[in-house]
Amino acid sequence: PCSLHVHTLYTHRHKDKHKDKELRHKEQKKDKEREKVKHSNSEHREHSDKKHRDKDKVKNFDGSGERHREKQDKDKRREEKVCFLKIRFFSGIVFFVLSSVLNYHLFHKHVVIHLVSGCRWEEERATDGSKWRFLEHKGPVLAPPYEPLPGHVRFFYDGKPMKLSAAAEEVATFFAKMLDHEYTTKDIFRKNFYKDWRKEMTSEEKSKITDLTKCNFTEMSEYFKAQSEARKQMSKEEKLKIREENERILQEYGFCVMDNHKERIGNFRIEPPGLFRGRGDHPKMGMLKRRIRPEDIIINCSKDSKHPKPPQGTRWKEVRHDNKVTWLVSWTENIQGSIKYIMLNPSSRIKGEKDWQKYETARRLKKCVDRLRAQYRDDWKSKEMRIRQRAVALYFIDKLALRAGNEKEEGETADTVGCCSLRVEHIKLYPKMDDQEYVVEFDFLGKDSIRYYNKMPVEKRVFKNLQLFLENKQPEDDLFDRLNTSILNKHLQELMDGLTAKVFRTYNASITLQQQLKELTSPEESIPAKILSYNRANRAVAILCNHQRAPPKTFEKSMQNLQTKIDEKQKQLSTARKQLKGAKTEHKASHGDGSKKMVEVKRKAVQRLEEQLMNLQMQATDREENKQIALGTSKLNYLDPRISVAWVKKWDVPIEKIYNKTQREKFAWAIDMAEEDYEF
DNA sequence: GATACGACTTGTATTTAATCGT
DNA sequence: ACGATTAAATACAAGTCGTATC
Repeated sequence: PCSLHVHTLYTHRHKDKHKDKELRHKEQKKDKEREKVKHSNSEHREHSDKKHRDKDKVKNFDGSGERHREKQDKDKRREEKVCFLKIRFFSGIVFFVLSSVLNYHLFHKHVVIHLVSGCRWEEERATDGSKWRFLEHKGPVLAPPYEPLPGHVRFFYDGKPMKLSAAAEEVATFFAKMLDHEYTTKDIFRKNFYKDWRKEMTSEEKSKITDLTKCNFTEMSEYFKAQSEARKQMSKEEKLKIREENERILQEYGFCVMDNHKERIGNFRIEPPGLFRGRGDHPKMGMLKRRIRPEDIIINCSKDSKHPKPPQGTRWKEVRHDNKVTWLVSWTENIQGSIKYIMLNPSSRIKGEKDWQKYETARRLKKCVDRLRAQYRDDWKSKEMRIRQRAVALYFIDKLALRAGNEKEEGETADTVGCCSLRVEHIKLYPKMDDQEYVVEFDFLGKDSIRYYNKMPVEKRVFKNLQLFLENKQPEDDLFDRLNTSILNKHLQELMDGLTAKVFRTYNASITLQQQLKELTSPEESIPAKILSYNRANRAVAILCNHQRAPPKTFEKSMQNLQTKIDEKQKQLSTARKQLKGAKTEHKASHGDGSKKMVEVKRKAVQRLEEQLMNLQMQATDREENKQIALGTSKLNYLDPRISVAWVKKWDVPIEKIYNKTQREKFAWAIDMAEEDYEF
């Protein structure tokens, strides 16, 4: 079904190509000019430093249009509009109240500048690559300290109770808490856990505990289960108290001040210690994720801000003032040695702007995608192997929305691949399959070890190339041995400013949504039917991007529940219809006012029931079609929200039906910006 | 050009809160 | 008001991509 869908989704492209033929000519001319200008520019700044390049990049995005004179006017107008909208957007965010008089004055000064000169502070921020001018926050919330188990909860070794030291006990509880999880049955998980657990034991414990299978954690596990049960059974007052405490922490630590605005922080809690749960066949699953202390934490904030205080008797690893980055707090995690960050919520200015920028890049790709496609098709014939590989890979990325596929260190992570890291064993070639020719079968594990399976008929030239790439190779050899993401992205960068492999995913997702919405929405259908159409368009994208989910455990049951509801409605409807008929015949006989009213009442009842039945059926279809497909990821990360906003405005669908509260906050910029006629 | 690192986006799983039917 | 579902929020793992370093 996947390949079918993808195929139908992509048929429109051929149509478009004809339409765009003349346009393409123009585009090519423009691009040539652009390249000339770019070339001379690059000569000019041969010795210019990185800062200069950053400057240009930002300017391009902002649409100041220095390079394209013909576009200057249009861009200027857009820029003005954008600035205006930005003011609206950001003034929509709750202004915070500054306590100190000095800050109060500063604040007003900025607002005045802001209003008088449009988004001047924006430009300031953008030109030197800095992300903010002022940043103040309270630092992270540390994980609560370990609370030793009460005396009656025992750990047994080899059938005998054994008191563990605090350190060893804590790690044991991590395992106990996961006892019901499949993880604890996996060999690697157990091995890694045991190895790290031993490191926490006293020498006495080490000599005594020699075999994990002799360890009995059940009493601990039962205790935690009882605890969580008790939490559920708590009285209202107690629950309220906890909620209030959480709210207080949120108010204190959940917000920061960035450039005159109070912004919500995304994750202000430091990850607590526990056992690492990798996805898929992860070689490090079960390892101990150690507790993060203040001494491990780097704070990032303004020099002139009130620095967050470390807990009494401790100190931060470092306090730095780097406004070239957006994070507030960072620490190094001990499993992969990678850095983790505390950053702002998606509703923040800094994230919203970046998101917007992402879709603008995708829209620029839209303008030149035909040229690009023509180019990679041409490259299939290249004399050079590396160019052919590059072209076929790009074709896959474009057509199948595959990820770039960086190389990963072997043995450090689960064995997953993307386009550039595909291996011979991941594809099969079928010169003929059923009634199709030149079919490629993909079967590999992608991000998060989610399986990608698809059969796609390709053009003869691609097929021949693939045969060539496979020659004299072992199954575990790279399919594209002359290619990696760095080479590919460098090439893409030359084709279009800011273009990388992932832009294709954004572009294809958004353009598909727009096209599907156009195709599926019919003007006369009801609101619920329109929502079904929207979800179907969204689904088309999710299928394209391979956003699968395991069918919910209670799926069948909830489907049945819905069906019984539908049956009930149907019964109600048929009785209501009978009553209407009866009322009608009665009215025919009597022609009285009372009977006439009765007919109306019954008619209304039938109408209402019909509507309710329709809605239920719509819901059922939606749910059934959504069984194995997750819409969230594409909605949040790939679909230009302005397409949805425009659609909602065009058909008078309440926006709450498409975006929940959080999503509306994240997409506030788009909701403010897009009108009914927005075109991606 | 290989490699490591840092910053940031994308993605699924789990936990918590809201909603629904009784 | 209550328990069961369902949706939203959170947690954190796993990608992408640019840059520094050798």
